[in-house]
Amino acid sequence: MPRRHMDLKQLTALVTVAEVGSITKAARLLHLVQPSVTRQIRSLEDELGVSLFRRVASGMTPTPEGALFVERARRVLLELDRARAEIRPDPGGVRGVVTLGCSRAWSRSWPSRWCERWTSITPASSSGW
Amino acid sequence: MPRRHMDLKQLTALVTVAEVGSITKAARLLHLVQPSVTRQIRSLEDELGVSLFRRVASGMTPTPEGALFVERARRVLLELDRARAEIRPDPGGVRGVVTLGCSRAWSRSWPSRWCERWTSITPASSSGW
DNA sequence: TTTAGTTACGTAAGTCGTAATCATA
DNA sequence: TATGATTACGACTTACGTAACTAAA
Repeated sequence: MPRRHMDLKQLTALVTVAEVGSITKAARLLHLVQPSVTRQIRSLEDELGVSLFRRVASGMTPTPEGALFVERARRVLLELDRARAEIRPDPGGVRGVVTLGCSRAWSRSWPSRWCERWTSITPASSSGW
Repeated sequence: MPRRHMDLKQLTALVTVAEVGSITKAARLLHLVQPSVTRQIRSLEDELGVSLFRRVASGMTPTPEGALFVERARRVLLELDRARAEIRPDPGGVRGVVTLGCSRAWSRSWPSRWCERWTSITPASSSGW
């Protein structure tokens, strides 16, 4: 029996579907096609053994477990994104200029790790898994 | 060039290699073979554009960027594990029994995908990716 | 009929393991 | 030579997209 293993693409799909409430819209955002997103969500549910969404005619509504897991997944993806940014080479380079917004502590040292919130405009690279 | 995308298996390999300081030993722990682990580390480095380890005769020593990223990766994997545990179904139940439950619409056609909730079996496998 | 999600299936891409190669003590 | 990492390559597995299907309004 092929043990499917959780994947970052699946987590991204999960978060996106939860945000837009629809596999169709999520697929467009992810530059994928409906069946692909369906499979990613389904394989996640299979692995976790939990139904993450309730399928209604209008789209996808998270179950309580789904909503909780979505929050965790969102955090994981965010941390991974930050981790990537932290060690990104060529920080002062020209390509892929990143704009960072920080609500606190930016006057002392810059950039600071202790921001309360970041906004990063990441070129296409960080968007898709 | 094919854009390789970060994978949880790669992160697991990264953390393991960093902990044991050797691809050979890490491969054994991961139930993989040397070249496979080598590729996972290399593709991570390629994607990040950073050298994560310094290759010395005795094994693998993390670079500063590598050490930092390993910490982040470790945290991510831990959080993901916790998230899985949080929503794990059937916490005290009998495992290994398949139960399909559908609260609705099962009288028309079976099986139906429009159930409000399913319960399906999941043999335990939270450990490995 | 329209909208949305799912399944079937062929093809493309990725991953693994074996074996050979390179580098260092 | 001995140890450990890397590359080459064939086989297997997985993931995508197209097309067809099912369910609900």
